[in-house]
Amino acid sequence: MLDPKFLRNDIEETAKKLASRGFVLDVELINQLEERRKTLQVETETLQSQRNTRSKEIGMAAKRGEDIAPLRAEMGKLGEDLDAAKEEFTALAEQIKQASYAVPNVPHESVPVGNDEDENVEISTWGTPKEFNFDVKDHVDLGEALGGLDFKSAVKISGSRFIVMQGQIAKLHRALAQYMLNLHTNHHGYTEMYVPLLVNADSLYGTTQLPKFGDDLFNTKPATEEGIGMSLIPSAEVPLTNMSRDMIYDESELPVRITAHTPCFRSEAGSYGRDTRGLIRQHQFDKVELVQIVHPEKSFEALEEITKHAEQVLKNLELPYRKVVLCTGDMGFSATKTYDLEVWVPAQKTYREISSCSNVGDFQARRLQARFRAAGAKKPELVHTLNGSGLAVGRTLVAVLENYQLEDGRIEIPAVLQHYMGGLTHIG
RNA sequence: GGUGGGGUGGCCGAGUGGCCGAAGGCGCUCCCCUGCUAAGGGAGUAACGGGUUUAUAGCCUGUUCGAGGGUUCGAAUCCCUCCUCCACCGCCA
Repeated sequence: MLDPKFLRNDIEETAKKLASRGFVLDVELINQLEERRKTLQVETETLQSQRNTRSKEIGMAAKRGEDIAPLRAEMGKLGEDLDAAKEEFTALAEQIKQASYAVPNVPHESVPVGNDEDENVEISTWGTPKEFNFDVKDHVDLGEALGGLDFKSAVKISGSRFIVMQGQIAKLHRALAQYMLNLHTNHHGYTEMYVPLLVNADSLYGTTQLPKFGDDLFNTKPATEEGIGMSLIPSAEVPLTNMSRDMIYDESELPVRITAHTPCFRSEAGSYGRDTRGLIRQHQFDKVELVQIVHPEKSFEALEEITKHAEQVLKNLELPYRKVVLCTGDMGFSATKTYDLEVWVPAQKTYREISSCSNVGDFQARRLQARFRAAGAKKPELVHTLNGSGLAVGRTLVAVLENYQLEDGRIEIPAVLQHYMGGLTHIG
């Protein structure tokens, strides 16, 4: 969530920034609620203060052995007034809280203004899409022909948007995840984590999946009711970032760099008909996630870095890709700035998202109460959090199958993966 | 699943209805003393929110002793529910 002060002291400016990402802030309403909140809170706290004072007096009178009964009687009215004020205040505070939960993060000034994905700006491209002198097949045809992708079984077992992989392709999928994890832990300074795949509602609030995006989650029970039910993670971002919940780091502990390879589960509500063919959009997919917890002054530096770490995977796999910066209108709810990496998908003759790297600023940290104490400082400050996919494993498999296909339907194995495949150079 | 015992400030640990936001210790900060990286003495040291303010300074004030609810003029202290940790037993991948 945003700093409440933005909504109190600088609401016009904040509204302007939010408008750039297509969010209409109801300035009128918020000002009105805030006005009421202020008077009501002062009123309530004054009554509270009176009650505290009077109660202490009663306590002292009792100690002196005086008769308390009349003093007590006086408290009746005060108590009623206080209860009434409290009740109204609590309701109002809840209303303001809910309203503020709905407000997305403010885009960084370097983010291009635009309405939707068509206005994202390409930063760079790497590699050249290979010229095939035969008709390319897509990964579905390739995978099925090789007996490695089994959509039929997946439908039987679970439904659409699931996959069964088999044999060398299952192994290649595993090799990709292993390779990524090794790269990030051995060369990029991340610590490997094994984390829960089911998380509680507090965690989902912490990373802002709740309360707005509950529909995207698979829940074991309603996750919005506190304390009951858990949800399957939509990304390892949730468990990894929630590691820092209620933490006060020593400045010297920053940055925290952690990574995990996990399955991710998404309901894909609202994407009916999109990418129905193949592995691009699944209810369950694997991802290697990168998370950094950093000093607030270093988060944009860290965004460049985390993106480079993700890019390195594509470079080492020799997969052509491009890097775009998302425009204000296409950014996720919690991001201040996001780079997407898009890998070349030959059968679609286009670049498709394979990684998304975001600087979330203090937006999650505020809900998480994730802080650090600067050396010598008395007050802790909010950290900044970042997350990036490094990479989505299922989509990487798609890219490898399609980019490395041969005319006879076999798949060449990228050089860096061959020893993960027992020295195998081809599948098929 | 059963029985028993816990969850208090950065950490350890007192506190069973009224100056307790919380003794004491450790750690940390500052000062003093001390002729040799030891020891001693003194002072300070929670977070979050609101109001006021140029102010993240001060002042006023509220909340917080695992979470939520209740009893009471008043709750860290009593009652209820939940979460969680530890020990032993049972079961088990």
